[in-house]
Amino acid sequence: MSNKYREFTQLNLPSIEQEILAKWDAEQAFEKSIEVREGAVPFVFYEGPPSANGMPGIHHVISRTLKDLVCRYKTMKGFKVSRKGGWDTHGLPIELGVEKELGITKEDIGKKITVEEYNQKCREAVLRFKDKWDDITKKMGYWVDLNDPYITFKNEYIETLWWLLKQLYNKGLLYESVSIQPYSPAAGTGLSSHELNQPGTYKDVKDTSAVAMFKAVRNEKSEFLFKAISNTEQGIKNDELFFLAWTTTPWTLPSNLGLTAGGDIDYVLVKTFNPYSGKPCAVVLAKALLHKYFPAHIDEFEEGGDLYEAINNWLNHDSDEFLIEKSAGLKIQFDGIIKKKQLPHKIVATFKGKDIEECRYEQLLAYEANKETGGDSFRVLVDAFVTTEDGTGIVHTAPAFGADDFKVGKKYGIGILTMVDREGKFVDGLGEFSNRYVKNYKDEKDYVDVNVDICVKLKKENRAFKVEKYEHSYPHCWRTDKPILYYPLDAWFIKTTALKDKMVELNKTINWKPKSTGEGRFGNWLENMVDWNLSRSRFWGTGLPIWKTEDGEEEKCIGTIDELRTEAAKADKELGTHNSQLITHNLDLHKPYVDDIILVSATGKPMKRVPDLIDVWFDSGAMPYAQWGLDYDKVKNGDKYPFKLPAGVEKFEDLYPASFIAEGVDQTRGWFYTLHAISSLVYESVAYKTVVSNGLVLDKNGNKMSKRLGNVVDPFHTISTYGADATRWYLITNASPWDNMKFDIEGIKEVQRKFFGTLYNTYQFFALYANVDDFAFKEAAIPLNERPEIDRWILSSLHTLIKKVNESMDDYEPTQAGRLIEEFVDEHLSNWYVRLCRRRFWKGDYEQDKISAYQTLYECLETVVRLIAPVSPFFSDAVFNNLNAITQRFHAASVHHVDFPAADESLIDTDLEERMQLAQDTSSLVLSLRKKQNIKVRQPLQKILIPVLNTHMKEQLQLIEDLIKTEVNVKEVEYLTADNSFIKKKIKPIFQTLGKKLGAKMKAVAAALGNFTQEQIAELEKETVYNLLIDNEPVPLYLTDVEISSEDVPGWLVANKGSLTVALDVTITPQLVNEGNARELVNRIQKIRKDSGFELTDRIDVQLSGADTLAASISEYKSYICAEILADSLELVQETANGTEVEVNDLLINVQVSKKGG
RNA sequence: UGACCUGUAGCUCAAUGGUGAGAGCAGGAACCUUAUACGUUCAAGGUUAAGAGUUCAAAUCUCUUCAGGUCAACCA
Repeated sequence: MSNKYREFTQLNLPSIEQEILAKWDAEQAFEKSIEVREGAVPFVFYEGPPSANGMPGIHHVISRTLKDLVCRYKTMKGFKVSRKGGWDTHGLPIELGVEKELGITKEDIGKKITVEEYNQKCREAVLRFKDKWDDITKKMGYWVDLNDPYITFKNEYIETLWWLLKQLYNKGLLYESVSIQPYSPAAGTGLSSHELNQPGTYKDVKDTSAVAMFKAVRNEKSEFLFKAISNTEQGIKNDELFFLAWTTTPWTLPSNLGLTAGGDIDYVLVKTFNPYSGKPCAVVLAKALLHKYFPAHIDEFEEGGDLYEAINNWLNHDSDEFLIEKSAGLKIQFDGIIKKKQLPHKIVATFKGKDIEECRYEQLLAYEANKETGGDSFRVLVDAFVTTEDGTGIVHTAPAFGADDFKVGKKYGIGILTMVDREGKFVDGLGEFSNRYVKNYKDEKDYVDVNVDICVKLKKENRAFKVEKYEHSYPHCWRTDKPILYYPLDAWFIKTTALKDKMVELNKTINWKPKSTGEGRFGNWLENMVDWNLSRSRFWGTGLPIWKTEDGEEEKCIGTIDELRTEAAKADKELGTHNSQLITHNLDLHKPYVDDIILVSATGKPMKRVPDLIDVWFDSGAMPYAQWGLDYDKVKNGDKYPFKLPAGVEKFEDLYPASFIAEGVDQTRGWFYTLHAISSLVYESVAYKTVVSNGLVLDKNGNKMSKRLGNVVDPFHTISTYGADATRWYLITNASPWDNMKFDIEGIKEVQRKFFGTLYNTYQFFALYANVDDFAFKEAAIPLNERPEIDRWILSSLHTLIKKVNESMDDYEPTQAGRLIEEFVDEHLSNWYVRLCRRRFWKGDYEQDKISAYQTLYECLETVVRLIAPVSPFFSDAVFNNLNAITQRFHAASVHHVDFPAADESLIDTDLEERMQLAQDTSSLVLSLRKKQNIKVRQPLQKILIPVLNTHMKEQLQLIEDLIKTEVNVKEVEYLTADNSFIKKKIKPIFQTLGKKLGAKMKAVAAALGNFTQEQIAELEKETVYNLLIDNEPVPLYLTDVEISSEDVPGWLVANKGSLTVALDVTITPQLVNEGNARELVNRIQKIRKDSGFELTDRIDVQLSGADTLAASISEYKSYICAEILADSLELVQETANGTEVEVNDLLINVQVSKKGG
């Protein structure tokens, strides 16, 4: 084995990664990383199964990076982290993909292609891109077990789903009901929301809309309305009072069972006339919509006229004599304004929606068929979904034909009427409308719109207030192009609402990152939970394990394949069915096979499986259990967790619930919900303790990535070009994982250059000199107190970093952790420690100071690579191995097998870190002052002046004085203490503490301080308290409440940062000029050395010409110059043979450098 | 339409309610380097999406509006 640290030729992340990947493969590094933690506390991780039906994208890389880094981190923290992969293989996208490929539609299934063939195609399609997924998984460095993944279409998986469903069934949590779903009568099928979201399904159509008049029944509830239309003592002469409700689907009116108002919406009762018959009436509608039906002003209707009198007679006095009818002239006038829909009106009452709750009305279109409603119908209901944007603010409610209607109808128990059959036509027993299609579903040439006829009938019967064509957007079946109906369809539900409180309570124990998703989006979702509709009418998926007799009287829920076998055999015996031919060893639980199995009921009747498949979300939500499959012995025992256990696991509690899961935020109501629901319902437990939901990956302009826009980022290309580590680092540190991120390749380049480049260079620097000196960490570690201050400082910073990184990682804040590491590597390690210590590595002998430098830098590098290992698994492992190969400090083949660094508090010295910060700030200020005066750093200056505010500050500065002096090239540092009247001081309140104390007086105090004189500041400093007078009240101001800083040192060049002030003496004496020249000359000659390609150790001879004015400098600093440039001689000559022309402080000279023996 | 998230410099992101809103990148100017694809310094860049409110004090809390996003829905 070589005893030299490996030096890279250049930083090439992709090639390093390939090398490491090969090494991992050869050494089984992933498996080993779990083995080394055998017997440790498990950290349970669930892999949300991707669908291998599509290509992996960059957004998959971010969530998998997140999962991977947490798992790697926890492994390094000493947990055993098993990671079983999985594939989601059912679902509509797969069916649609197959249909597209075969050029068929759903209708062709069972006709052009058998269900058997179709499902076979789906089975082949689902893992189509598995190779690509495996490839990206490997290349991005995602450690997950792909050898034994769970696959949702496998029998063992489906069987576990059945078992779970049966648990729910037995608890009475699985039931059959109706739900209102989009339905296409023309195609005879329900439509999924996905199908409804196809482009072009929503079309603008003109429909006949009607504002129908529902006649109120006079009773206790409605009495206040009836009283309001008649305030005469004679009582009411006209009791026609109506609720107005609007519909764009008049065909739903025969199925009307309720009217829904908004509880807090203002309604008015208006006296007016029927716009079609002119008959006086009173109507109720939302106040906000009054002027949609009634003009604010009517021209023809002027005060004093006969018509005015006549109308007022009714509107205001409730006279039973309707004068208009008695005068032909008035009648013509009146009909005129009515025809123009200029309805005279008067508001006689204003009230809230909740005031008319439970008022009753007469059925609008009563026929034989809708006599029995199955509930307490024809009431006014109240619900929040009502708005005053359209219509009348009262919603006609037909529970069969709207999801909201159904919901509110169920709440009030108004029953349900479905007066339209599945073909889209009215049922028998609806008089003239019987058997007519509600839309033109059969393409009848002379189709007469039944909606128009309904409206005509309403007009004739004085039950229409407004009938007009209304243009709106309405969904159409994407296959038949016909309008869909919302229609009640049978479906199976999981009664999640029964366990709602439990689910809400359990959710509060889950650690959500970010918190708001759990409380907000997820919390609200739980609060407004509805029962989970499991049914899907599709082909490729998990079948519902319920068999029913034809009459629907008896049903059976099957929980295992064994049970199915037993029941099937029983049926064969009792009914003579041929199930045994179907249930063979290669039984397939998919359609059509499972549908062919006939079971027998308790009373001996044949039972067929209900044709529904279940929602694929149940598949993935059940993965904590189904990924292991059922253990029959445990099922027989009635174990709580009858699942198989992988080798080395003794109890299911070591696999459940998950310690951590992570997916995109779009899974909140998807996977996160179904995991939570199933776990809560079956086990009353959470399914996961911590969940991180990451945001989307957008393109660099903030647009969603889509194939159509061509802005998708190919992760394969990104990784092969820039490396997985740079990509991962960028994805994690650019923004918090839960924020949407704008993905820009430039960002990866920057990470590569800035972070990895810097770390790489630091390593290279170390390797370069360590190889020269054969440093292999063989010496005992030098005790901290024997190391120089700068070493103690970087180690202190390092351990502060370790502490913070641990905290951030434990809090699932990898972004914070990554940024902290970046800052350390860049600001502290590379640009301060290494820069200031450079000479220690190449100057002098191999003894304590040098060894200390090597040890310190080594420790930093070794620690940093362990810190970055979770995020950047490849580069860290490469550097770790390069280091460890020489020193053998760890007996581990990979950084992923060692422990994560733990902070040693005893190494942390906050004072030291503070004063180094002070040194950096001071240097920065001096450099900035030099810049202002255009004095280069190589020109030595005499001194700087630092006003110190207290003794602590002075002590701190004194300890780093030498450092500052070398860094900024000045000869001395002078301190000005507080009692110095020479400095001009500034006073500023500390708002944070003082504000809390003073409250409202804060402003006045701040103003007073702004006007403080130097004398006042001095007094405060001396007495430590100053009594201010604010609004004639004494306000004591303490020294601790303010920040006093020096603002200016009169006569000096001054710069400030915070409370630090530095003054620089910019006088350059001839003495200083000489020294400056000498240093400048050294610099030029070093450059010549480098350009000439000399070795670091080559000795040289130097001759200078044209440098007479530098003679003084050279003679004074000759030994210094020679030492720096490794020259054995340095002479001034008249002319050089073939020298190089250089410029030393505006002076052109000629330099001849010759290598000794060269 | 609803729920939730986001909106800060040209770009990517910071800023326990505490008062001159900070970095990095890009672009401009200069400098430094026997590790450098580094760095240092300077200048420039902001109505913190808009408006109102609460508060002694708001980028931060509340409300409204606008824009982008996610999920759910689209109904009279």
